[in-house]
Amino acid sequence: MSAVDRSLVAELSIFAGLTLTELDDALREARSLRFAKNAVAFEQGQEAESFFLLLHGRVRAQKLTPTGEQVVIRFIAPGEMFGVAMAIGQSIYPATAIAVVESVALAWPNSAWPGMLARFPTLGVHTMQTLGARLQESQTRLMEMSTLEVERRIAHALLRLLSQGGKQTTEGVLIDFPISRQDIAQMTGTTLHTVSRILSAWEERGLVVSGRQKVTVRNPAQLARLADAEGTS
Amino acid sequence: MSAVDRSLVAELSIFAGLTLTELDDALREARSLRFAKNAVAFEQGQEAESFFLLLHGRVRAQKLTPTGEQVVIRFIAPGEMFGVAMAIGQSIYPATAIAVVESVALAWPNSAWPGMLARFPTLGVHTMQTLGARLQESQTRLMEMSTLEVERRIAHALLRLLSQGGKQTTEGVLIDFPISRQDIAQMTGTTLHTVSRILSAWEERGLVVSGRQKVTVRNPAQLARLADAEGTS
DNA sequence: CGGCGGCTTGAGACCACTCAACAGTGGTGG
DNA sequence: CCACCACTGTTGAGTGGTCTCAAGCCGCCG
Repeated sequence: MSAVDRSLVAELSIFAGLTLTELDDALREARSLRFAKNAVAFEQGQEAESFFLLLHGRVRAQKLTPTGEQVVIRFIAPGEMFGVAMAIGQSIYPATAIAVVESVALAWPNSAWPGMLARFPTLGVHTMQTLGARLQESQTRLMEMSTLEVERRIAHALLRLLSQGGKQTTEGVLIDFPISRQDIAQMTGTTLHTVSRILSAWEERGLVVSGRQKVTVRNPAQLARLADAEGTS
Repeated sequence: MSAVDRSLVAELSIFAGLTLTELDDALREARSLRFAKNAVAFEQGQEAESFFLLLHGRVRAQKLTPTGEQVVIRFIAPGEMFGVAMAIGQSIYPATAIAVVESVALAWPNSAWPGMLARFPTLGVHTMQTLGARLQESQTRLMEMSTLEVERRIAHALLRLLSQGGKQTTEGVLIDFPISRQDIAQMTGTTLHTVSRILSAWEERGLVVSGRQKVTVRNPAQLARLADAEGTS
């Protein structure tokens, strides 16, 4: 539980520039948590008690609409903070976080936030830039939703996923965590049926290879061309 | 240009808790700018040189898609900061800002940011919360785009505009700055034609009164019910 | 008072959704 | 170890909400 090994986190950008004693200091207040596949880290609407730093694995952040539909906000990669409701002045979590594979995260109680912010000036800057990056991504997705048809939205979503966690294989670039048609649909505002049809069509054209919770992009550059849709072919 | 009167800004939440000398100190580095209606404060892609605080008027933040379409990100109300690219580690402005009515804003050079952040600890917290609020709003809109049909998206957009700048009149609540069908379409990912049809239908049902660049909601509660669509009537 | 920017309305087409049925696939328990 | 079952994915048919294209109107500003 406690006794976090500093070697796990020393090279993460969040803690860049800290001395070893400062690092130990920050880690003393944290717990290390293990989440089984499909385990819930926290739930939307719940009182926010902690903020997290993902060390291993992958976490899906999703929101439930008033009408009961799920929307996927993002996939969190190792090294990223999540559940930072405290930092943005929220007392409840605005989304649900679920481990998509077995995962390990550090968790600090919210009460540790002000102190850490005061002691580690880079934390504030880093958090602001993270928020800014997410705001940008969110606005980019908003633009895509507003102006692009489904096929191009899916292309953009896959490209983002690749840049976040793409693993080179002999066949192409594989998204290195399980992702279903349903997940992709909930990221792009469509249905799993339409995603399935489009992936099938792409597979026929040799653009991707995909299977159960698995997508490999054969040629990312070609997919990018399709996403920006200059070539109609 | 310079010589900013502190009485203009003393009660703004950003500067809450500062002494008068601190306030003068912060304002010394700022210029006061006047923007005519439809004047551009800064343009997407341009080198970010300053960050702004809107004092009077209203500013529209919009983004241009790679295919040349405009998307409206938000309307900025007095008291809000905008163009804070520096804070989130961007060297270029990610959007374009245009005054929708004659407006006045304070502008600080980006070089002033680190110093202000160090001198006024509340500024960092305030900025983080602002970013958090915008991220939330952006994600809410994403959810709406993903799951709601156009009519309800427009209802939600109008309700947000009302909460931001609604002015009570004898007919209902008026959006207190000029807004066209086109603007609403670019906020909700639809066309001005569809917006026009829907507003016409609402007008027939007595829900709104609208005209050239002007929308008054007769009964916000009823519009909210339509937005959440429990009653089908 | 003329013209331009904003708004309205109709007709037709199409993309993506819904509904529906079925087919793999992997994990699990007997 | 194998059979079953639940989960995930595929594919077809029909429908409808929204877009596109098109024409004309209104009201403000110069």
